[in-house]
Amino acid sequence: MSERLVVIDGKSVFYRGYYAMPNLSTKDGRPTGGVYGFAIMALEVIKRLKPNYVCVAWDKRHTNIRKRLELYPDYKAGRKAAPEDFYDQVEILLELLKSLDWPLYELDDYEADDIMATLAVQAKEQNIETYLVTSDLDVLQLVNSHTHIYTLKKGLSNIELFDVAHFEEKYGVSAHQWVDVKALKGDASDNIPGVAGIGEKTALELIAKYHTLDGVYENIELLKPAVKAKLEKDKAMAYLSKELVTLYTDAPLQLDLAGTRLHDGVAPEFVAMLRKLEFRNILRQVEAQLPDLDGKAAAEVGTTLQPAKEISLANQHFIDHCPRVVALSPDASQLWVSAHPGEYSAIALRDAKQALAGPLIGHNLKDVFRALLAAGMPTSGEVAHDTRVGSFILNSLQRSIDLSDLVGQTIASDDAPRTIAAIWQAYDDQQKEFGRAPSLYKVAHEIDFPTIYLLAKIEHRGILLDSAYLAKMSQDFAHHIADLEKQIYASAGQEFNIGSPAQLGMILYEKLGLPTAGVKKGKTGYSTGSNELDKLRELHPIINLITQYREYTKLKSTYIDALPKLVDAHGRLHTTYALDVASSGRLSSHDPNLQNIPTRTELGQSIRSAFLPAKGNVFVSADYSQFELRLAAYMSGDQNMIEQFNQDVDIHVATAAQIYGVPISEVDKNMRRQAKTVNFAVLYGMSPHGLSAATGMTFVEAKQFIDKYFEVRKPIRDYIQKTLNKALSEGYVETIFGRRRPTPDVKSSNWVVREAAKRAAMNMPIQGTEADLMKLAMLKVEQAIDGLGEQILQIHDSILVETPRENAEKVGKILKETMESIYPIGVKLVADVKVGENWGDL
DNA sequence: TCAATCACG
DNA sequence: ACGTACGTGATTGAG
Repeated sequence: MSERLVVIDGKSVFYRGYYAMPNLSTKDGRPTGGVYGFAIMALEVIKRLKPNYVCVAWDKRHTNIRKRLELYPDYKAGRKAAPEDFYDQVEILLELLKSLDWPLYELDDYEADDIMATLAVQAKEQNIETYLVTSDLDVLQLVNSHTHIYTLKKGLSNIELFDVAHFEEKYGVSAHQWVDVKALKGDASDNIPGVAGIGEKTALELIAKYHTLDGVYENIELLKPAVKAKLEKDKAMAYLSKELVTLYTDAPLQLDLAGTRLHDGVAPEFVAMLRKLEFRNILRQVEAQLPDLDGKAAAEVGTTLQPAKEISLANQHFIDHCPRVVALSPDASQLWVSAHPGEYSAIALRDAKQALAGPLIGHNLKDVFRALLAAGMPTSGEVAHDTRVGSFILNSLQRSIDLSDLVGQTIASDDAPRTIAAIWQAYDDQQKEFGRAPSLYKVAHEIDFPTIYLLAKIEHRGILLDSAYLAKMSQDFAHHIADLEKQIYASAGQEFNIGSPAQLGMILYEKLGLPTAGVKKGKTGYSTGSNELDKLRELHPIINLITQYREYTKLKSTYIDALPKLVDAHGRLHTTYALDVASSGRLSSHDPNLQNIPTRTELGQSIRSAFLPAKGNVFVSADYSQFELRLAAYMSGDQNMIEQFNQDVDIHVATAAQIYGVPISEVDKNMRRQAKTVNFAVLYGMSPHGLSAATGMTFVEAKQFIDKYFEVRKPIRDYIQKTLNKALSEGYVETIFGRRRPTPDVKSSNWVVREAAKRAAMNMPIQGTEADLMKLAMLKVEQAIDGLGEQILQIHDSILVETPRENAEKVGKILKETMESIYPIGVKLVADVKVGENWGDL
């Protein structure tokens, strides 16, 4: 097994932290955000990769880009100078590195990229694996069998690992072709021009097809005239750009293995530095890991994954009803199945029949099931364990976890031996964790795991879309939009890009002189969001036109024009549901998102009419009424509210009557509206400020209104307080089934972060319980309708079923009964059922 | 790639 | 004094 070298792009990682933690400083006011970011990252990388060698590549100020400047005087032009407190912090960082005894490589005339490139080449010659840590994507050109890249995206925890397979999977070209791609697309941050008008997408297509920059120009006659013209115009720039982005691998330096070897244990100097910098969090972690980093460190380095061996299917001992691991090859043509850790077989999808009879273990089994369904293969759909969903249930703040994250080392998705081994190991780890958290075990096995196959079926079924209807609608919208455009230009006295908030802001607040008092200000200027426009509505006729323009263009681009492009050969749309995204436990839907199809306006509603049942079928929908408020009543034990629900009183009217102290008959529309807003505000962690923003009340009025509300609904207030106390003392909040959301940020020293975390904590048990009950309802509905109809969509509190017309009534009844009795909580649950010829009917 | 905007519950 | 509603995903303009 080869040894591992980690090279950190010091300044790049530092910058990431600097901007992620802008306000961090020591007691005496020395800024430390960048150092903190670096320290967090560095420790994370050590923990994950357990390298044998670590060093830092450093960009020397001013002197390092001479070579490229000779080629192109504008290289890196337009970069802002580093902020004032930057260099002070760099001093501190260098001190920290010294305390770790991590060597720094820096050179005149060479950028950190070049240094990393050179070190990686030298390491490879000695059969050492290199991991480059940076936020600069230029180094992706270096990816090879021995060189991997950790890139840091936004924030500090968003890491993407590139190896050969992942790079090719993501970009569709080889890593060494990256320079050709960049030659075409350029790089704004380094002021590398590339070819004007060619972006990443076109650049990747061209290079995938013609392999190199030369290849593209040799075949230039074959290209579309527009592309060809752009390429011809900037040919010189393209070749120059290629030269600029190509890294030097021959920098005059020598990788010093002895000097970079990572020491065992934690240096006292390092601990002292952490103390001095007041990094208490890191200090705690380091101290907690002391035994780990200490004596056991050497042993841990050896405990990397043992890849499974491929054996023939016939030789595997499959035991009936015994879980076994299964994974899907990246191209979805093959399954890798394994009955025991250490061995696996690769089989074609169509041969999966016998091998997959029982409950399965896997990472993202929903994709496995979808592949089986697409191939027409039978499956029980039983999930013994899904390591992706499992990991999310164990910590719902981590989203979309890949296998590499779970086992702490790189797993390429085309690497069957390691994929299998990683799933076994992650399974093993999670079994232990679930053993310590029985309520989470129950959530996994009784709610989320059974839901996986159901979602695979729903995704597989899809929903029929009337593309012709939308095409017609698109034309109508185009005319109407053109019309609105003309009116807006006339009203403004000039043409401009209405879709650009910056330009629109100029027109409204400068040219037309509309008042900016009370209008929200963003980073880029005064807001032109619909809330702000509402305040200006009476002042100028242009506002209404803009609002209309916004509605039409939004609907057209997001739905009317986008959806028909996504249908399959049968005209059906297939969304993908994620079980591991929303930290409350809700599902999310994407590609396309079918959980945000318009309904609130008449125009929007008409889009829903494009969703059809197949011939001879109808849609049956069932929506929980006031689901979250009913749950709030139950969870807080508010008897008064529970009774109101159980007596079928309009809850907003009842709330208004109590707040205003009038009989129900005297509640007018406006009172009801205010009460409704406050009822919802409760679920979101209401504040006077938020309520006043939403209702137009003044801050003081809003505060008084809230006070009255809590007088009427004392149990709700107590429940919120109880939930917050739990978040603070236990470090998590949970649903009635024990699904958890960790709440680390309720202790944040940053007011904004802390308050946001509190609101999220208050909201999660209710939103999460709603999600739990919906999943249970869907599972039960699937059993109960037993082939009479098919579930097609889930939208948080509603289910859409497609069924033959003659079954509609029966299915409606089943839906209503199942949903209303899904889990008796003492508050009446009500599901409203409707039948329609299309989704818009409902 | 990010911020702004807006679609849904 | 601080200055936000909870949870998502898609599109657009602009740097």
